[in-house]
Amino acid sequence: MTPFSEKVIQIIASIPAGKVLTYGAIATAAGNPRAARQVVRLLHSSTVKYDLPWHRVINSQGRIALKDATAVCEQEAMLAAEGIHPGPRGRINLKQYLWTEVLSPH
DNA sequence: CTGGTGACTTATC
DNA sequence: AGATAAGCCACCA
Repeated sequence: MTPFSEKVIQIIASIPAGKVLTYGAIATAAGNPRAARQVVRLLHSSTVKYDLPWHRVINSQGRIALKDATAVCEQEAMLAAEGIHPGPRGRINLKQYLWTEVLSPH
């Protein structure tokens, strides 16, 4: 377990319901702006072990990064259940839903 | 060790 | 807005 991993896990675990975070944002907050892919890997791994809100993590486009339409639909449903309503084509308004508390040190 | 791959990102066109 | 390309980094065969 590297410090980066712990931070990523901690950040993801602290995302409040109704908010989302992008892979890049998490990577940056964890100290590695280039580690978006590692965030993905960690998230995928840790989701199985821990109980992380993986559905609140999306890509920089404000879009669900999954490829399987079925899984995307499921994630959309989970987000909707938390008050996040994507646009007509599945686009999420980052300006409104992006969680900035952890990105901007208060 | 080498090469392929990915729930990514940014830059161009 | 959608498609392509290149960059980046850890993990696995």
